[in-house]
Amino acid sequence: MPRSRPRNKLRSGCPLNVSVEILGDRWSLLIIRDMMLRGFRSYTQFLDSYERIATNILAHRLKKLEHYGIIATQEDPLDGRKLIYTLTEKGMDLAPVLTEMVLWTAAHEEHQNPELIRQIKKDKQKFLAVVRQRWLENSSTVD
Amino acid sequence: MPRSRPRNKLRSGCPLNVSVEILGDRWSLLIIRDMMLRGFRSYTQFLDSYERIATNILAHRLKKLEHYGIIATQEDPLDGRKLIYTLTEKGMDLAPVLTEMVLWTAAHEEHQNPELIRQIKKDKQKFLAVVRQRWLENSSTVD
DNA sequence: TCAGATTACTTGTTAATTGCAAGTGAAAAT
DNA sequence: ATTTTCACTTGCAATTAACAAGTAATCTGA
Repeated sequence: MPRSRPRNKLRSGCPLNVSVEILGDRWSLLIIRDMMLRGFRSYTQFLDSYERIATNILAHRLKKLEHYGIIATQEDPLDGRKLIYTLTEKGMDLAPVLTEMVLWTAAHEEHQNPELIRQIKKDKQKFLAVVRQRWLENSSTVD
Repeated sequence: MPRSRPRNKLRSGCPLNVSVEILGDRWSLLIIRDMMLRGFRSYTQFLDSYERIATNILAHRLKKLEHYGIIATQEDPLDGRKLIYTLTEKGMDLAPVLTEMVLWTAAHEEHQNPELIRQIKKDKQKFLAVVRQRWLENSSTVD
């Protein structure tokens, strides 16, 4: 569904390059991980995540991800200070990418979270289905 | 096979973070793409690739990728000036990651190379097998 | 054989991005 | 009414990327 958005100068239209230009930095995928796997939805949750992103960079990344339609922002009806960030369908569709990256690390690098890897290895499709189902349940009104 | 390499300070041991720290920049995956899908093996080929990486950055990335065991370097027996860069098994194992990134772009962004996407969509496993087979045939003595 | 080309870089220098610390304004809690 | 929380912004230093030019080793063609 490549809707025609007259985007700024990409280095190339190669589909791999396009995703690299959108996601290829040190933080974007971690924010998406926090939303997808840990259910994070607020600015402070992202700030408090283990890798300690700087606040200005978090603000920039959230804007970029929203610009690309990967996340959506809504006000918290219960607290006027809060914003709720959620993954869109497009963001959720990154689950296979994250999953393959995790599997690659598991096979070739030192890492933690063996439980996550066990779960993915046991049944990848089921893992993806469970993650998507959780997202569906928690994001009644998105996009 | 996470062999114990006493690596420098990672932000975290989360398997996604580990891969992001290794691959999360604007060039590494494009170099790997050029090797995996286009059969590039030399410095000048990478330099001449469409996205136009700067020469100092290419040099740095090649060193980094070699450091992580993703690529291997050997001298060209036919030309003393040339070095031949090849993907290791570990590098080849990134094929599913690249593939999922391509599919994500195909589904959600404007892009080019519909033939590649058609091929992947038709039979993902076969595509991966073909890519790996080509690599096996062309990298008789690697690692 | 030797001038010129090629290959894989390095070395500046400038521009852009990242990271850190502190601050801000609106809303909520006490 | 004051303090705290929340989602940021601003300023500045440090790191990284990009651009341009140069270099040493090797090869190629007259």
